[in-house]
Amino acid sequence: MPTPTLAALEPRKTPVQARAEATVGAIFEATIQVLLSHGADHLTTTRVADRAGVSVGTLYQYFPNKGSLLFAVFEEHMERVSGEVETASQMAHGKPLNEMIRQVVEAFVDAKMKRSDISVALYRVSADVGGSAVLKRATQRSRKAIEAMLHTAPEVDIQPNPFAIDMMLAAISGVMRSALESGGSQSAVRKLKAHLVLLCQSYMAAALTRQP
Amino acid sequence: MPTPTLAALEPRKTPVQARAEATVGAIFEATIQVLLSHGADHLTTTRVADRAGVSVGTLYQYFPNKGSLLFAVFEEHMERVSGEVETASQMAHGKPLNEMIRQVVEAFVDAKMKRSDISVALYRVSADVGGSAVLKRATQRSRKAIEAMLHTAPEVDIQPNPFAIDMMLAAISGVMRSALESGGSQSAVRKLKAHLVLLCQSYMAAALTRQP
DNA sequence: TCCTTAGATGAAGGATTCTTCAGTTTCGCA
DNA sequence: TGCGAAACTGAAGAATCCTTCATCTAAGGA
Repeated sequence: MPTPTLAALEPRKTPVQARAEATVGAIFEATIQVLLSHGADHLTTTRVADRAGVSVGTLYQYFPNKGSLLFAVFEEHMERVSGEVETASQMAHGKPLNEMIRQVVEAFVDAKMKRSDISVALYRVSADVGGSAVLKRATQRSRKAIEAMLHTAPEVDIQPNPFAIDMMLAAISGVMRSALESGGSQSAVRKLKAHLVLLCQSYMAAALTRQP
Repeated sequence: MPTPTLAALEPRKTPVQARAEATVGAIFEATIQVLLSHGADHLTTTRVADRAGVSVGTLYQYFPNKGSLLFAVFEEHMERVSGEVETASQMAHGKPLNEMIRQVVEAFVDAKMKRSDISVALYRVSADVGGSAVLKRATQRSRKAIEAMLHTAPEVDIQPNPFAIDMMLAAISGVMRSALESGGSQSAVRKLKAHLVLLCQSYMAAALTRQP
């Protein structure tokens, strides 16, 4: 079960003409649509091409294989989520610790929920592709943003701890995944969000305080 | 992407003779071995049969399809983990809250780590099979055991909350998954275990206390 | 010992899917 | 307008894999 090499996942050709750009965009969107309508394991390159209104050959002109296509979609999704967490972290600079945590956690939950359907579809994908590398990058980006944020906390006795931040992120992701995969309702998500905030606040208070 | 019906996942024939029992056992073990050596998406019924030292036909005599085979393996794994959590919960009856949590969390982590290789292999499987049903059952079993345990806590002002317990379980699973999939070392797991205990203790203290 | 049933075999059918490439069409610039 | 490069096409090759079934062997009671 070798992890796909990086080279095998990189795009094959970069679009230079406008119509090529449109084609790649259509393929991208079609991938998500097929993912949603047929599921990860009935996703076919032919089906994606059909949906995108191009031929399979065209698809293979930009993506060397099926994996690279899924990789690209997954990467974009993760990038978006960690981007929104980053933004929220920056906007919470200087606020009280509990407020910081609340904003970051809510940003994370909202980012995932914005396209919860895609999130669910991509859980299946991330395993088949070299998803762990993307995941690691996204986590790192979030962690750094949160760490920087924590340094601006008004509380005097707290000491940012990268390990604890990673733990928190893993916990949030895990809870969200569990909730999304079991198809929680809208109100369920609201309640979940509140408790997730509570969980992170209490853990952070315990983990970041100097000399416990 | 219809969820496989229950009928399609049930064993086809129950062994009555001793040699048949041995055959099923060998197939079971071979499935795990192939899972570990080839990964979930290069697992082939033929390969499993070869490894088990039987022919494919024999395999199909007991499992109606590939899915039912994986389902059985996944189910057994989850059953074992939730079983160990249950046992730990029962043994912690009457102890102080923080001690309860510690024992349960450590039992969970240890259960997963005992065969961490299998755990990792099965993450891939659970999606392809009707894994969510199994997962739900396992979670429910753990939740009930923990709930019963919490009722025996000496602290007067705590009030068991099923929702909070589910949250905690999801958080633990999520953190473990993240750690296992990124292949944490032995010492990393120790540190992780300690922080997971801290996380659960602080969350539970916050979530279970009456009128916060 | 004989016979019925359980258990085992594995080649072959049938289906699906990834990927290529020789040929055609479109674009954009000189 | 003409031409070279970019983009697109889609039938077909090649590989993989699931599942069946006609046939054979082993077991164990009468």
